[in-house]
Amino acid sequence: MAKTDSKPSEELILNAAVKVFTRKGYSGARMEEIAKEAGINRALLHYYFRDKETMFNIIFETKFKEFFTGIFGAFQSDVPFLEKIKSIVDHEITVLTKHPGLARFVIMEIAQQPDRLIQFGQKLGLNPRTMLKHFQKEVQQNVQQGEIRPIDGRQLLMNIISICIYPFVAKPIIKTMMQMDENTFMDLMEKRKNDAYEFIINAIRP
Amino acid sequence: MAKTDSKPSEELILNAAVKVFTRKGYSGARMEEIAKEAGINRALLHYYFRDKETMFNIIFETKFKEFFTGIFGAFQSDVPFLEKIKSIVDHEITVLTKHPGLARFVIMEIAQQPDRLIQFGQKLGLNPRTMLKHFQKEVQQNVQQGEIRPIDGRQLLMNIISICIYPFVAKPIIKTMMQMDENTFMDLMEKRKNDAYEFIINAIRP
DNA sequence: GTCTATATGCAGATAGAC
DNA sequence: GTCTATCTGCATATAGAC
Repeated sequence: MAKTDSKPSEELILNAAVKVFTRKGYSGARMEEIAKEAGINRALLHYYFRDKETMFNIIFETKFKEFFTGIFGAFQSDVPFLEKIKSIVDHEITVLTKHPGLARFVIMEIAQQPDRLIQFGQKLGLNPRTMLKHFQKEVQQNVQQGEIRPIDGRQLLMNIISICIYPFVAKPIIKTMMQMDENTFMDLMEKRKNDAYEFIINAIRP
Repeated sequence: MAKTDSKPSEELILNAAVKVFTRKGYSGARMEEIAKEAGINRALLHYYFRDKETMFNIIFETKFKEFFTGIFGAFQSDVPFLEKIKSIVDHEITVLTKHPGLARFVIMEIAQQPDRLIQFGQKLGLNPRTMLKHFQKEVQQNVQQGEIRPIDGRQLLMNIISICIYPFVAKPIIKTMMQMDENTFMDLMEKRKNDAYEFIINAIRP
């Protein structure tokens, strides 16, 4: 459903397209459904955006950015290590709670076409190499200073990311299995900001 | 690519279909591609399996089973708590290392149509309610006995599952970002069987 | 800008020869 | 069983009226 009256705009159409693309993915999305969701005609989609692929790319770039820039920022911020972890966890869960389907969408479309990661990553100036190196060095330092237990930086990185992101990727499964409604799930994620952080801290503190 | 000679069989075709469906998902998969992958003709697919949906359902059920039954088994086995965690982690990572794309496929197709979880879950006699209750009780007991720190069972469950599964779901992203080839990734997952286990244990041990 | 009508192409499915 | 040829329908895209 959409609106009943008046002027569609690029903005309105894009919002509709976001909903459909993030729910169905590129191949599952239908122009007809986007049009209906926006309350307009199929032809109008082509008037505003040349074709499906163009539309998709615009949306994907936005979502890609939403998904990655925050993490990169949090990782590169210049605060004490444990504090940094706190802010990464907090930021990730906050973002994903607000944007249901974001993580799943980005991950799936990259899996379909991995070169998009390079392509859009460069376009946004993201540099995973630097980020990873930096993180690993930081881990090493903190290990040497006895702040945290010895651990492989890559594994720690994967653990943090996994704990934050997976529940949203598998949200339909988790909700069903744990018999939660939307609000219960949201509450659980809200609590998770602390629970996940403490879990990680306990895991790495000597 | 496929084979150059001789008798296709249901088996051969199904293997081809698995590859294509798990890579592309239902909506992205093309009968033509499956046929090519199997080295046969499109019409023959329809001879063996009525239509695309029939084919998909057969494959999905298999993959669903592969994905879930192992976990459920591991969770319900009757061994000490920490040992159980060890076997869950070990089992999950082993399975997913062997079946690239399994987790992503199952999660994505359930996200597309969440009722498949109920539908196929019942068909296989899985009972998430019981499993979850059992796990939570176990957590509670271990907390009371001072074996592990106080923790919300649902969060712990999500943490364990996340840590095991997410790296495979996001494999294309992780491989690219960490600049790993297939073998390096496999090695890292092999090591992860222990690393992940220790991480979890450290997180929950008092 | 927004619509209706239409063109084009492709994917799923069937008919029928061998 | 396995193929070629063909039908059908749907999804994307365009033309053109208003």
